[in-house]
Parts: sequence; structure tokens; C-alpha cells
Amino acid sequence: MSKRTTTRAPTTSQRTLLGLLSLQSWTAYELTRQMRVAVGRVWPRSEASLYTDMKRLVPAGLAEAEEEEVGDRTRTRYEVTDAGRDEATRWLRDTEVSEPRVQIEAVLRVFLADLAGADDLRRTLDDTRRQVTRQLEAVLPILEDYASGGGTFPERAHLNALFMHYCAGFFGHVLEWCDDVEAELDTWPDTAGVGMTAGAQQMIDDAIATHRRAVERYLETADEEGAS
Amino acid sequence: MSKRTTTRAPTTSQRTLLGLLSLQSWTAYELTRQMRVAVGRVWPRSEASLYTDMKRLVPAGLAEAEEEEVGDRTRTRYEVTDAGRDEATRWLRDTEVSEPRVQIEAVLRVFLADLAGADDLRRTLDDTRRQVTRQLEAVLPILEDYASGGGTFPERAHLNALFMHYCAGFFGHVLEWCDDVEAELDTWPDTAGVGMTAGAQQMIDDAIATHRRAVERYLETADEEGAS
DNA sequence: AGAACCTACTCCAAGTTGGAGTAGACACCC
DNA sequence: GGGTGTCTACTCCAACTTGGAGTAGGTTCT
Repeated sequence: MSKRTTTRAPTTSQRTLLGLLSLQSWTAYELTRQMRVAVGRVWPRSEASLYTDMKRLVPAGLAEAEEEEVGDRTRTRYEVTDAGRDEATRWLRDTEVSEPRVQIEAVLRVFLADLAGADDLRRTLDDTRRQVTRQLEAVLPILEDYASGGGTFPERAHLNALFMHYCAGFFGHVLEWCDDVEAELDTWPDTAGVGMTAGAQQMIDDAIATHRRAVERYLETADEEGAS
Repeated sequence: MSKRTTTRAPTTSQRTLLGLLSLQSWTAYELTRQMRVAVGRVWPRSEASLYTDMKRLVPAGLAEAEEEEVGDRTRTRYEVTDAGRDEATRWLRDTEVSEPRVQIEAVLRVFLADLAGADDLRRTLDDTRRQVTRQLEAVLPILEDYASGGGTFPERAHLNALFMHYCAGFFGHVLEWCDDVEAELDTWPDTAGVGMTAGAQQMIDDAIATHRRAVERYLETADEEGAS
């Protein structure tokens, strides 16, 4: 019955698709849209790879596909199987979460800012602010829907809220950081050869304090759990 | 002389390598290490792809490689060319920064937490705290070096500080979010079917406030720039 | 009637990953 | 002196993933 022994384990993207399919059935096109607007901010995938991922769920026995006729062409609707629902649950139950992976070219450009001038750095900060603000604007209507008791899947509002809370904090943090960089940049003659400044020293000291507190806190809670 | 017209543009990873090579010459092995410990938290790449990226810099005329003999085998030392330094500067000067790309499975698991139980969600939060704390521990000695006036490239301390400031804020935010999730989770009977709670409503309202403020602030500064 | 956008995908070259594999060098411990 | 382990210094590869282009029917607006 099961080919589990010969099939390789689904990827996280495939399991996420199974998660969405556990909520309801979707067409392939809807699924790509949902992956983008719902979870794209913490698990971005290209359209192309989503379409191929869905296809692979079927021979693995995790989902079923059926063709629907729409005028002159067809679209594919996917439905999760019991094995698929199982797979999604076992993902959350039996596997360890992978480490966060962050790719922010803006921070990289700040790190290497002395290769160009202060104006170029300012432009990067402005571009980043614009990009982040665009993202925030796109999310606002969804948030407002939820705030007024609407939104899709109201029984899942508690999970959506935690999700949005993360995203809001992340984008808020990027914007704050842009401001901090610009304020510090204003105290420099240019980007190159400045060395340690009062502001930079302050940031390092703050970072050390944050780090130490976090590490100590972690050791405490680990002790408690070990002792109990 | 230049094959720029037939060669495709370097990738961001290659340009980052050129950025590091603009500081000094490095061996291939040192470069992979540097990419990991210095910028890996905002631009993570696998060893394998870094080695192939370096190799490609040479035929493009952006770097030069020479073999050094170390006992019974060789290692490769790279040096940037004028064209390479130029390429790095034009990257910062003439191209727009790409959008942040974040991949945090922990947030995804929270979003789909109703597929499993509260214990599974708690385990994910604990794992995430452990992962993040490990990262912070690894960075602490570097931070302490800089705080005491040491550290590599002291003339670049101002840029390193901004970089570290970003990372500290990011990891701090993740830890805070874990605490928020756990506090909210404590008020639920289980993960499924809870719907909107007081805490969730608060998070949504806060997120809306943050978003609105950010969008308004952006429009204001854009106006100023447009008016001036 | 035409333009523009939405639906519903497919294709592909090129980039990228993660894990395994190879081997020399150096340290340490019994 | 022999074993174990860790660090240096990479290479190889199958599989995964991206981003952009391409195709084509459907709907909406003007």
C-alpha cells in the first residue's frame, strides 16, 4: 500500500502545502496565491517550484488531483489524503524545526558600505524603507479584516494573529534599524575609515547586554526544566 | 580587453566575495570561513557554492588566483583586480538592493499549529530559543573584542557595529516573539479551533497601529523629498 | 473593439544546497 | 609509537530552487 520506504521524505514546502490542504481543497492556482500571500513572508517559494511540489504529492499518496473544466480549459484541484494529513501532523510532531535563514542585502551593503559613498548608502536605506512599506501596505487590509471580526478562517484567528505579530515586529525592526543607520551615518564625514564612534560603541555595548541577558535567561529556564 | 559584454553580471554572492577581497587577499578556505562568520547571518551560502563562485571570478577578470604550497599540498589565494574593485563599487552605486527574504520555519509551524498539539508547539518554541541562543553565544566573543577596542579591521568598526546592531535586534525580536507566543498559548485549551482571543485581538490592533504609523511616516518623508 | 489585467499554468538555463568523500597536517594521550 | 580527533583545504553530485519568458483562454473597463 504505502511506498513510504522507497519515496524520499517530503520537503518543508510540500508539507506546508499539505498543511493548507488540510484546511480545505484548493486549485493549484489558488494554492500558489495562498502560499504567497499567507505564508510567503516567512516561507517564500517560486510559483514554478510550488506547481512541481504539488504534482509530486500525488504519486507519494499524500494528495489527490482532479481536473475541473472551466470554459475551454481545465484547472487542477487538489485534495489531501489521510496519509497527507498524517504526514503534516508528523512533521510538526516528530521533526525538529530548521534554523531561521535570513537574506537581507541591505545589511550586507551596510557592512560593505566603505566600498562606495555615503549617498549610495542613503539610497539603499531609502529603497529598503520603500520596499518594507510596500509590504506593510499590502498586509494592512488583511489585518483590518481580522480586526473587525472577519477574515478567512475566523476559527484560526488566534494563529493568524501570532503570525502577523511576527511579521509586524520583523518589518518594524528593519525600519527602526534603517533609522539608526541613518542617524549614525549623519555623524560621519563619509563611509570609509571612520572607525569606532560613540554611537557605534553604544550599539556594541547594547548588543553585548542583549546577548548576555538572552544567554543567561536560556540557561536559567534550561536548569528549571532539568530540575523539575 | 574586457569581456563584460559577453559575460553575465556577477551574482550578489560573487560581489560580496569581491567586497571581502577589496579589504585584503584571502585564501579560498579563509574566504568561506569569513563568509560564514562575518556575513552568514544576513547572506548565508553553502561552502560548495562559495568555492565555485570564487573560481568564476578569475575568468571574468575580477580576481586573480595563485597557488601556495603548504607542506604536501596547495591552497589557493585570491586577490582582487581593479576591475573587481570597480565591480563591487558599481554594485553599491548603480543597482537597487533586493528585497529582504526571510525563511523561518518556526513561524510557519505556529501558523499551522492546529495540525498538531500544544506540546508540539511548545517544543518548536524551545528548539528555536535554543538555536537562537547558540547563535548569540557564538557572536559574543567577537562583540567583546570590538567593545574592548580590538577586533579585526578596527577602521571598519563603525560598519561592523551597525551590522551587529541589526543581528542583535533580529535575534532579540525572535526571542521576544517566542515569549509572546508561549504566553498566548498558555491561555488556550489547545491549538485548534480557539478563534479570536483578547490577546490575539491586541496583537492585530498593535500590528495595524505599527503598519499605519510606518506608512504615514513614509509618505511624509517622501513628500518632503518631493517638495524640496 | 481594443487594451489591460486575471487565470492557469509550463519550460528552462542557471544558480544553490547539503551531504558525502578525500586527504594532508597537527595535537594529544596512553 | 599508534590511535583518535580536529582542523585545513578542498571536490563531487543529485536534487532542489529560482526567475524570467512563454502560452493561452477569460473577464473587465472604457
